[in-house]
Amino acid sequence: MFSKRFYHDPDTISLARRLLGCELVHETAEGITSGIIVETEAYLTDDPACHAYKRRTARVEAMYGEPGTAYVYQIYGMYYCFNVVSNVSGVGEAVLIRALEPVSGLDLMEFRRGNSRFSSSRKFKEKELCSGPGKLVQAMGIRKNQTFHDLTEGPLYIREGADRSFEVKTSTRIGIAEGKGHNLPYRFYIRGSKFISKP
DNA sequence: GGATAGATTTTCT
DNA sequence: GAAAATCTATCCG
Repeated sequence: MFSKRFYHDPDTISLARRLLGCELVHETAEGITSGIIVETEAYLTDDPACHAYKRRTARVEAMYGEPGTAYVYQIYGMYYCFNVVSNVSGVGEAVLIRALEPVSGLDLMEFRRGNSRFSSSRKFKEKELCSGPGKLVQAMGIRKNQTFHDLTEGPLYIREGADRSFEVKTSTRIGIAEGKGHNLPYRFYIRGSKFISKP
């Protein structure tokens, strides 16, 4: 798995791009799940959409921690988003992991997703397991109390992916309101991947 | 197949 | 009291 060196980068956008193609792994009592990161978004400290924009509150304290720390927060009352804290300690920046290409533990992912309070019993197709920030947190079994987890240690960590031969595409971020930096080119994804959340 | 409404709760003003 | 880095079911064509 990656050590501190990988995350220690004063440029959050650079980390957001380098995370593409890497494998996010979670080892739990239920089993191991993992997936290739195919979509990320950068949140910078001078960016109105960033939770740590001009205000250091209790919720975002993890974003000010060491790079390589996990930041998990609840959104819209019922879903969670997983972020990798970036930059250096004391600067509130992070990379949101928006989509994965499932690699291991597909059955467990489907079980976790199917057990969602709002899901019916229908089977999920492979691309529906992790194609969105809320979905991948559910499929990977990541919980809010894993905020502050150090990603250079198990059971939740990131390692080098097998395939490095892909092209990175850039776009504006998803779900950002007008006037809150919605037009900033801070979303990155693997070209041609069918596992991203949106084209 | 695309558009839309509704769910639900923590956090901060 | 409103907003929030979303997802799913349901409606309509």
